[in-house]
Amino acid sequence: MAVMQREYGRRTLLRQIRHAGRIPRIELSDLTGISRATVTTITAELLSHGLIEEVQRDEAGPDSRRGRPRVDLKIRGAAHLVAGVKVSHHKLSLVLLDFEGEQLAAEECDLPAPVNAPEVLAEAIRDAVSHLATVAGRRADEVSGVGIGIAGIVEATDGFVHWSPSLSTRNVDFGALLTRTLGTPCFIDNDANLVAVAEQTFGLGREHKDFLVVTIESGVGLGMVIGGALYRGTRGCGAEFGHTKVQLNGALCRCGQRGCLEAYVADYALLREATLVSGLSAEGDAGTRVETLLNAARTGDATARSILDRAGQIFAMGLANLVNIFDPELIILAGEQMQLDHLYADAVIDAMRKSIVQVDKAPPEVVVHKWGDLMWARGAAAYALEQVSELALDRLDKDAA
Amino acid sequence: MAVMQREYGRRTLLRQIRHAGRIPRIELSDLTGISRATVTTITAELLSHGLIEEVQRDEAGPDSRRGRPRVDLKIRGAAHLVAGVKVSHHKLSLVLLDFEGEQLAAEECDLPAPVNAPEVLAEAIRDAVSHLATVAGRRADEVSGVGIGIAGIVEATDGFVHWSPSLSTRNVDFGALLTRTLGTPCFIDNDANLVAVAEQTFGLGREHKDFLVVTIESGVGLGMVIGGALYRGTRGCGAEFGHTKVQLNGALCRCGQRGCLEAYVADYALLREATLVSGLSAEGDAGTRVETLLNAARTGDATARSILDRAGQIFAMGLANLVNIFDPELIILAGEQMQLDHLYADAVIDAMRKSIVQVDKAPPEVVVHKWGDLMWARGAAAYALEQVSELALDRLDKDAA
DNA sequence: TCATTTTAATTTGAATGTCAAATTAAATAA
DNA sequence: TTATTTAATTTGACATTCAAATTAAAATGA
Repeated sequence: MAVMQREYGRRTLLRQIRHAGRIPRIELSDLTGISRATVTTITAELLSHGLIEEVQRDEAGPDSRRGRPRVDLKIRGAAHLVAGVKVSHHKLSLVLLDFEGEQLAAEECDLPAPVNAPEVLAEAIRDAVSHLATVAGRRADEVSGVGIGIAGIVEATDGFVHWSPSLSTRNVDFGALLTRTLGTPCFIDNDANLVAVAEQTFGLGREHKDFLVVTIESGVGLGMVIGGALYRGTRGCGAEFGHTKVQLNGALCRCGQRGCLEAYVADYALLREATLVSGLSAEGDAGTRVETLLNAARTGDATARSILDRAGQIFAMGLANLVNIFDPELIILAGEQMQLDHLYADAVIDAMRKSIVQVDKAPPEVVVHKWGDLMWARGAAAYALEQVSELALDRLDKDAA
Repeated sequence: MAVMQREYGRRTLLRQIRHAGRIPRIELSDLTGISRATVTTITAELLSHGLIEEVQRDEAGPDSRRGRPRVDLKIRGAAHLVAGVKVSHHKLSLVLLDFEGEQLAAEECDLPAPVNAPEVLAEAIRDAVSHLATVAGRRADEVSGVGIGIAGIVEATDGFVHWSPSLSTRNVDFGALLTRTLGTPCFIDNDANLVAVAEQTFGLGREHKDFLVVTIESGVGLGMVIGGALYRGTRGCGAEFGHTKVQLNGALCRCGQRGCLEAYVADYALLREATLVSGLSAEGDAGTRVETLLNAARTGDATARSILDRAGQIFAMGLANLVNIFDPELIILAGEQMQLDHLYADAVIDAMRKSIVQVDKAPPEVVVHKWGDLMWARGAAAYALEQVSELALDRLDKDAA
């Protein structure tokens, strides 16, 4: 138990240093309540193990004071290398980060098929990570951990994939398979969860303990950070925001049920209506067809406008329900597709504001954060970073004992 | 920091003892990972301060083994007295518990009006608590803390009431007012939250870390326990489940918005439809009119059945949304009114099961827990118990330092 | 230029705490 | 009665934290 205390101190300080970026010991002491003496002891230990490093303060200017200058500590980038992989329909998106979170390389590569056997996908990921390392002038075996984000129902704690649209088989112990195939620890989670981790680590959620991330791709996802920790639910299928019901006996959804939010706001839902009502061609790929619909709306086509407007209203209603249930500080709308601008419209956010329970306090902040597949990959990498840190600290704990 | 460790141990052990009811030291050591030596030290301290006591094991029978017998520890009921108060429309419901959670007395008393000035309500609560103590053969000043559950928007951490249907004034520092008026620490929270605390302390949630409690009175409430702790949201108005939207531009709700769940399942919503469509009298009190409606449905009145069926379907949809977002282990439906049986019907639960995302694992358990206002009061008392324990431990921490 | 002042970081030594191992306590079994 | 078994306590070693003292490294001022 005495040793537990030290373990706690190590974790607290390393997390604080990571969060701050650069921070002197004295501030660490103030922020964590750990005494200066102990901060000195623990940081010395972290330094000697190469997890952190000292950097000279570049306080060239007004904030230079007298007295012994503070010496900043930061995560030592060279300590570890991690990769993040986002599995999409047709491709893999990858990033390589150093231990500090600095991006060393980024790549995309095609998959043989949208749905693959677990072994095939694992090998594709292995090769892609290997290539990624080479591009950055590193060897694949230098990578300390790989985070993988995949759509579907994932038990993150043990890396078990109950189901994924990217895999041909259900109930795969995919985390273990990946770890075996790549020869380095692999950590897998639902992709929406990883966007939440990315926002918490690198993005807009850094200063918040409770926030929600709503992701919009072809489906609608949700990641929840509650009390500073990602909440994953108990069956690994929490946060199925896209399949919350917004209409009794409503529109048919991909999932087979009726009235799902997704069945009103996803691209296929828009196209279904457009094809039915207006003369929009049923041919061509989804992306260009949605583009056509959006252009029609912009140029004043009433039918197109009506279709998009309803999608926006339904989306606002879904968001309002999240606020009514969670009362979060912040909601981040994350997605890349410009074609989803109608969901980010001010009118939508306003509609949401009008549908939440009114109190004297300000409603939660809603921000739009546009990013592409590479940012999803960064989320996966952030998760790997977290896990690799934990492994490194475990090793340190053992060394000390 | 060294002392922090002991503080942690004290809290962990006291909580464990409370949770277990009766438990020998050796099991405490196994369960908490704290060594036997330390368990001995800390429990000796708790014993000497009168917070716990030893009881002889009544293992009259097969489980008697050789060796020195285990000695059970339990919370010492006589250590403290707490009261719990639930504020309803026309009355107060109160319970008096000892520190062990044993009920010593219970009462109900009328309020001067459904809506009262804060001072008036505070004095009514003071008098009621005082009377309650007298009934139990105790003095009011023996009560170490009082928990109060009230409908509305409450900032539990500082006892601030933004708004409550039971108070004539908005933005009242009601917790402080109560503490001043009663002369003993008072703790106030939203009533639905306190039902969740009651379930966690005394009820069906005792073995679960993540569960939801849906309360049905005239409105619909929600309490969330996430990671073993009550989640309250950031503006003190989390969990407004009754005002989640289930229909775009739907029925008008008491809150002024449209499409709220409450506007379909609350008693006033049922009556609105019944009065409109069938010949149900608009006269009389809500309770008896709902009773009439229910009887009509039971005797085969198609209109009445249709009204209740839709309420059930909408309610199922709301529940399914909770499951889709939270993926909890357990959902407890708590309410007393028999008139709400149609919401508890198997058909409703089945409809919910069909509307959640299907995975290989079993859907969350849904249980119905019927209880009356006194159980709400027990929730308030459980909250007081938690807070009084904390105060007692704080004192112990200081004594030791 | 060099002593003084100021602030940061480290070292020191006392106090606190945890825990494994040894011991004591209290029962049953032989 | 004695041996055995199991629970609880005591003991002594070791780990850890922290306040206070000390050292380090800068700016300021004479």
